[in-house]
Amino acid sequence: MPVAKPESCDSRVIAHIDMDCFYVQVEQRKQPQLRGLPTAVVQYNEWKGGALIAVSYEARKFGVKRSMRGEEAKEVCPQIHLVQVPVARGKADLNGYRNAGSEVMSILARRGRCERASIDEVYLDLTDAAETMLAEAPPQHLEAIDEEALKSHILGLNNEDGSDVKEIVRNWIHRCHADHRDKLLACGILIVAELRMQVLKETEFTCSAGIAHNKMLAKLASGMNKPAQQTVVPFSSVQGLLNSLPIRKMKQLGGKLGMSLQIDMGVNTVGDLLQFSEEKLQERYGLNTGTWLWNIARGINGEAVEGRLLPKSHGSGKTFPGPRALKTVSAVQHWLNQLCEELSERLCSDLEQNKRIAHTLTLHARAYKSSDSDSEKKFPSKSCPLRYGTAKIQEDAFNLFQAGLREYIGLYGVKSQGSHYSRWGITSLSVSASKIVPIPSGTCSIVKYFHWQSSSHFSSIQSAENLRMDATHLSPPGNESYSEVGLPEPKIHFPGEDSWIEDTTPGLGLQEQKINVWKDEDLSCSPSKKKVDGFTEDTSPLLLSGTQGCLEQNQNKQQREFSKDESRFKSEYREQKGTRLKNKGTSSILKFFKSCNPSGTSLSQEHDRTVQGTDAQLTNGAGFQSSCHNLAELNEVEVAKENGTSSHSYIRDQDEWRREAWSYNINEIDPSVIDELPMEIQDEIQAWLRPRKRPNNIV
DNA sequence: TACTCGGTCACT
DNA sequence: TAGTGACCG
Repeated sequence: MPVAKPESCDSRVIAHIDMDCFYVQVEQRKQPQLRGLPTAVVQYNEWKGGALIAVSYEARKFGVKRSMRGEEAKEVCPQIHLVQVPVARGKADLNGYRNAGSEVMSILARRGRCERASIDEVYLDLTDAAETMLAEAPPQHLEAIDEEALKSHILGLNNEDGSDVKEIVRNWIHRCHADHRDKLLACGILIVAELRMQVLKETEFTCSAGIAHNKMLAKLASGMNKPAQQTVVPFSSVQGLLNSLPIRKMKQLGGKLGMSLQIDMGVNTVGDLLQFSEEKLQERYGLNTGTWLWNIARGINGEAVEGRLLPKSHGSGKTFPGPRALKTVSAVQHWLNQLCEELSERLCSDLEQNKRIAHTLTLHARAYKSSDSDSEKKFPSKSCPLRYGTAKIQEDAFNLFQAGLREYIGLYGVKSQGSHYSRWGITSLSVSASKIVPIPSGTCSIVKYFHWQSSSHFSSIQSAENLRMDATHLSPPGNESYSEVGLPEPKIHFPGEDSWIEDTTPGLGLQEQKINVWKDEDLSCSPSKKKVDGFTEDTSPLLLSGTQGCLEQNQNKQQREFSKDESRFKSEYREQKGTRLKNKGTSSILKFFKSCNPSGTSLSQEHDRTVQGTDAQLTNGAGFQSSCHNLAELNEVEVAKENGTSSHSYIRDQDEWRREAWSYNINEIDPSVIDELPMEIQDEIQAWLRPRKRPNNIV
C-alpha cells in the first residue's frame, strides 16, 4: 500500500523521464531499417506468436497492445514487424535493455540527483540546477530558446485559439512577473529539453518527460504527450488536472486499492477524493495510505528523488505455463541451474563494475497441485545467505527449492494415501539476489596490504575471495554443507515424481535424484530434512568455483584501482562510514589479523587450519561457537516444528542463531593485533572501532 | 492451470 | 527477519 511521505514545501523541480517503447527502440537501433515501422518486441514465439512486451507508436495506431500475443498483433496489424527478445540459456535475456537503460541514466545524471525507477524510467531532481539557472541566466533574458523546449506542453495553457503554440510557450517561459515556482519550472523546461536532446544524440533513443514540483505530478505529466515530447505542470494547473483525472490513472491506484476506491467509496476521479476527510480515509485504508490518498487528491507528494543509479536487486526467472510446467525435481534443477548461471553472471558484473556485493539469495516459485486447484501461487519463497560462485548459487538455490517443495507439499498436499500421490507442477521459477551493498572501502587497503605481505602464499584469487568473505558471512553453526565436507548428497525424494529421475543434462552437475517410495517420516526426520533446512555459508575461505575467473578479473581490476587512487577510497570511506559500519560480516578481517600473528605462522598454514574449521575461536563468536546447533539438535527443532509444537523458544532460538551467524562484536577485536599493522591500516581500523553514531540510511 | 520478466515497496 | 503480496510496464 502506498504511504505518505513527509511533505516538503515543494518548490522543487522534478522531472520524470520515460523512454518511449524502450525495448522497441533498442531493437530499432540494432536494426535501423525498422525505424518508423509498426514494430513490437515479443518474448518467445512458439505459443500464439509470443508475448508482446513493447509496441512501437506506429503499431499502437493500429490498436496493437502490450497485452496481446504475436498472432493477435498480426491480426490487427498484418504488416507489423515482430522482433524477438534475445534468448540465452533457454530464457529471455534482457541484458541488452538493461545496458541501454544504463547508457541513458549516465547522461541524465549529469544535471541533478537521479533515481532509476525502472529499466526505462528515471526521476531527476533538478531543483539546484534550476535555481542556479534562475540566478545566473534566467529564462526571461534568453533571446533564443531551443526548439525542443518550445515544443513543450504546458498544462492549463489555453492554446486552442489557433495562435502559434510555440509563441505561447515562449511567452510563458519569458514571463518576468511569474511566480517563483513557475520560473523554476521554466528553467526545468530548458534543462530537460537539453537533456533529452543529449540522450537522443548520444544513444539515438527518444524519451518523453514530465516536469513538475513533485514526483507524482512529473510521472503523470510524462505520460500525457508521448512519444518524444515533454509536459509541464505549473502549480496553478494541478487541481484542474487532478479533478478530472480517473482515479485508476494515478500511480499505485491501478490495482485493488483503486478498485476499492471506485467500488466502495464511489471515487471515480482523483478530485472525488477531496470530499473525504483525512480521518475518513485513514479509517478505511489505514493511517499511512489514508494520508497518502488525502495528499494526492491535493497534488501533494513529498517523496524525495532518491539518488540511486543502480538496482537494489537482481533476479532471473522463467515461467513454465500450462503443459510446460516442470514436473520432476531434475527438470526443476536443470532450470534453476540456468537461472542461477545468469544471476551469477550479473552479480559478477555488478561486483566488477560497481564494487557491490549481494547478501541474500531468494527463490520464488509458483506451483500447482492436481489435487488442489487453489494451490497455485502458494509455493513459499525461501531465502538464505548468498555465496558467490555459480556452483554455490546453484546448490543453494536447489536447496531452497527443496525446502519450499517440502513445505508446499506438507501444507497443501494430502500426504500419501495408499498409492495415490497428488502431482505437482512448477509453473514459474525465479532466483533473486538482494541486500546489495558496496564493498566496504576500508577493506580495500587491507586486502592490498595483505597482498603485499604475502604474494607467494596469497594469490590474488585468494584475496579476492577474502574480499568476498568480508561481505558474506560465516556459517551458521551446525550447518556443514555436504558438498564441502565430502559427504554424499542425500537422496531426496518427493511424491509426484514420474519415475526414477536420471540426470539428463550432462555437465550441469545434477545431483542424483533417485526417487523412492514416499513416506511420511521423510517430512520430519530423514537426513535429507536436516540437509534441506541446513543451507549454509561455507566454513572455508577458499570457496572458489565457477566464477573464479570473474573474481580474479575483479581483483586485478581492483588492484589497478587501488594503486591508481588510494585517497579516493579514503574519501569514500569517510563518506560511507555510516553505511560501512553497518556492514556486518567483516569477520575475514579478523581472520587476517589472526593469520598475521606474532607466532610467525605462515598465512597458508593458517589458512589450512581455518579451512579445517578451527576458526571458531578466532572469530570471536562470529559463527561456530554455538555447539548446541549440531545436526541432531537441529533435527529435534525440526521435529518440534513438524509436530506443530513450535514454541517461542524455537523462534527466539532461530533469531539468535541468525544474529550470531550474521554479525560479530567489533569490540572484541584484540587491540594488540591492530598495533602490528602499518599506520595506514591502523587508521582505518581505529575508525571502525570508534564509537559511532547511528548511520543515516544513505548508500 | 498461457499477462513475461523483471523490478520496487509496504506490511506483518 | 523472512515471507507475502500489491503494483508497475
